[in-house]
Order: sequence, then structure tokens, then C-alpha cells
Amino acid sequence: MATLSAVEENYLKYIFQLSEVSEKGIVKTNDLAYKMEHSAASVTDMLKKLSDKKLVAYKRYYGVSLTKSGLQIAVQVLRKHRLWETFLVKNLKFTWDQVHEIAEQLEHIQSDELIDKMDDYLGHPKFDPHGDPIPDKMGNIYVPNVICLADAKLKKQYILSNVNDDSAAFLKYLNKIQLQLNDKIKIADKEEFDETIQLVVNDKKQLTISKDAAQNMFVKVV
Amino acid sequence: MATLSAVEENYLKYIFQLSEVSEKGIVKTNDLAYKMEHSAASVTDMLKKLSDKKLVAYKRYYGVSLTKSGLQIAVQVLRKHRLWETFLVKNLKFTWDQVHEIAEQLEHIQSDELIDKMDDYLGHPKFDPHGDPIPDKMGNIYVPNVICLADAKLKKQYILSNVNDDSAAFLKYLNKIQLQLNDKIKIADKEEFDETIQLVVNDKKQLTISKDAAQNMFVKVV
DNA sequence: TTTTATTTTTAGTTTAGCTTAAATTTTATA
DNA sequence: TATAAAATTTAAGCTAAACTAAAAATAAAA
Repeated sequence: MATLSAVEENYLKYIFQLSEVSEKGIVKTNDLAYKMEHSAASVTDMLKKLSDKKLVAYKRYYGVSLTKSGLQIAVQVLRKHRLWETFLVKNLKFTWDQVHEIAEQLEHIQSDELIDKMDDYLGHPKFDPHGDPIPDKMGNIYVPNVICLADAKLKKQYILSNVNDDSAAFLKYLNKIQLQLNDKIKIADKEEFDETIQLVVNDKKQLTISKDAAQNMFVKVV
Repeated sequence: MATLSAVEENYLKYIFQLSEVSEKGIVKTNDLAYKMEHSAASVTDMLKKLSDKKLVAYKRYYGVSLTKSGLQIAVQVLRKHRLWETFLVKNLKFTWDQVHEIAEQLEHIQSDELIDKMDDYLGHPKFDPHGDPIPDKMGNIYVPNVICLADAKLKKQYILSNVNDDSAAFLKYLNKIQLQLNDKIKIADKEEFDETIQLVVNDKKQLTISKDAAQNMFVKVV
């Protein structure tokens, strides 16, 4: 298999991410264009190209999904991204809000041996600094049993397990309100009017967060 | 200063490397084309572009040299390359013949903070796995006082300090004949006819190497 | 069901980075 | 010093990856 360009790898990665939250794994041209910040026309062009390479199944005016080989590549890119993020935080002492941009570059370095050795070096971590599972060498992903904090039930105990938005802005906000992965969270109240949520963190700290914020956090039931 | 493409960075890096072994630091179009494995016409195109950006001083039919800002960038790319090679060998346990290709990619990752933290992490190494000096953050390079093994004198004692060819082929050859950095080397004999050199390594091992091989090795006087 | 709005594709450009072939300049040689 | 050879540049053209504007297909609404 000829090696893909960084651009092609990104398309596969984003198709994968969108397909995980779409019906039947079908991704729409416009959604992909929005995610990638490209014009819809550019996306159509690239989908044809990826379709010729049998990496995606693309049907005009309908949508796109990954083929088996496209999925494999997408998962490996994700694996590289998450291993690099782990290295940057654990070893180089970056904060979790600094690593996404750099990992976006590092994930396209071409060398299987490099990523294998990095995985060894890090001791085969299972999760990255944002709580997302790191696919293994075979492409298997452990899918954690989590729910969106926006859908969490009143009075129940949860653990913050991962965030859905790796942007520096969102992560810096979490730093500011001193919320971090593995914090114990109880929903004290939900405001009907604007869906604001009242939390109790680690049995003491009171916190009010917006619906937007809650939709970017995932928790597991204790 | 707008960030440069990987291609532009490579041009500056190779101009720097060739200028170090040329007269008055002037690099010829064809030499650069040969080094980069591009056509001479492509090189001319790019030199015009780099000249517009004030990164090189380019005179038609005469040659090219780096400006102050071009030199700064070239040295930083070299710094990144050599720090990454050091990391790959010291931490990830690559052999010295495996790291050049990967570092060629890693040297173009854009993040000053990344390279600073990597430098800290490695403990500010002075030399890379091939014995080449690593420029510091300010761009200063310690220039070791070495001579080419091909020019070394009979019966004198030397230490192998760096190699001039980072290709896997050459380094694997050195592995095979069990020659490594910091080995003690004495020139036992030089053959007039084909300039083959007889060495004694670490006072015991006898070795015969070609002129080509000797030209890729640098030694310091003990 | 026809019309309108939305989504998506097609067509035509642009830029970066390469190519080969032809023209030009410099260097070497008779 | 005139001319041949070598080095270099110019010209024209290609591909990848983006764009905008216009056309076409699909979905929604009247």
C-alpha cells in the first residue's frame, strides 16, 4: 500500500470521527467540510480520489463511509495522535491543553517502527491525556462505557472519564474551574430553562456549568 | 516571520551544509540539485522564491549563499534534526543507522516549545549519534577540531569523532566492521596505488578501509 | 404535486513544487 | 580570441490540493 499524504490521512481520520456519531456510519459532505474547514467542493474532490483508492465508499449526493482498509488507516492515525499526546504530557511535561496542535503534526510521521517503539517506551498506555482510548497495534479500540454529562441523571455519582473537545480553549476553561479527569461528579441540579447543570465535585466543590460544556464531557457510572 | 514549508526548510538546510565545504560559502545550483535530487530548473525556481523572502543571496549564473535570517533557520532545522536523532537512539533504542530518515520528517515539526522541552528532556546533549555537534537554542555551534581520516598522518593516534554520511548503507558498513565513535585509531599504512588505509583499532583490531570510506570519517588528534 | 430551499457536484482557477526541452550565459579549449 | 562544452536559466506543462461560482440533484414546504 502506497503511503498516503498527510491531507489524505486527515480526511480518513475525520470521516472516522464523524461516522462514530452519525447514522449507519454515513458522513455527509457538508459535515466533513465544516469539520475540516474546507469548502464542500474540495471535499467532493477528495472523496472521489479516496474512493478510487478504495479507502472510502462514496455515493454522490448521499454520503461517504470508510472501507475496511480506510478504517484501518484512520485508526492507526488516531493511535499515533494519542500516543504522541501521551508522550508530550507524560514525558515532556506539556499541559493537556497544549498538545493537540503538535500531535496533529506528529501523527503524520511515517514509520511503523517509531510508533511501536514509542508505545513500548510509554509502557502501552490505554488512554491519552484527554481520557480517549488508544487503539492497539492491531487497531482494536477499547470502547469505554460512558455517557455524556449532559445526559447524566440527578443525584447519581459519576467519574469524569474523557472530554470530547481537545481545543486549547475548552481545556483551559476546565483548568480554570479546576475540573480534571477522574474527578468524582454528582449532579446536584439541572435547570429546566437553559439546561445549566449544578455539580458537586469530589464531594465538596460546587460548580455550575453550561449545557455546551456538559456536552463535551463524558462520565462513567461509579 | 511566517513559517516556512518543509521544502523551503530543506533548501536552507542543504544550502547550509554545502556552503560549509565550499569557497566563500557560495553554493552552485547544480551541486544543490544533485544533493536534493531535484532538477537544476527546480532549484533555480526555489532560489528565486527564497531570495524574494530575503533568506538567501542569489545571483544568476553565479551561486547562492544564506542571509543572516536564512542561516538562523537552517541552523534551527539542523538543531531539531540532531536532537530528534539523539532522542531516537538514546531513548527509543534505535540504532544509529535507522534514525536519519525519521529525523528528516521530525525536523519539520513546527513548535519551538517542543524542541526546547525535548532539549531539556535529553539533558542538553552536545553531540548527536553520528558525532555531529547540536546547535544550541541561540544557534551557536561548537565546531570540533577534527580532520578527515583520509588526510590523517601515518603512525599517529586519533579518536573517531564523527561521520560525514548518515546513510543507512554507510553506517551499516561501520557496524559490520565493528567501528564506532570514540574508537582509538592508528594509521598503520597507506597504500599509494588506491589510497586504501590500514588501521589499528583500539590497539588490537587490524582493519583495511577504502579511500571512499575514509573520506566519510572524521577524527580528532589525541 | 409543484415550487422553493438546501445540499452537493461540476467547471474553471490558483499556488506550490516538481518536470523536460530550449535558450542563454559562463567557462574551457583549440 | 573564436568556438565548443558545461552550467544555468527560461519557458511551458504537470499534479496535488485548495478555492469560487454556477449548475444540478435532493429535500422541504406550500
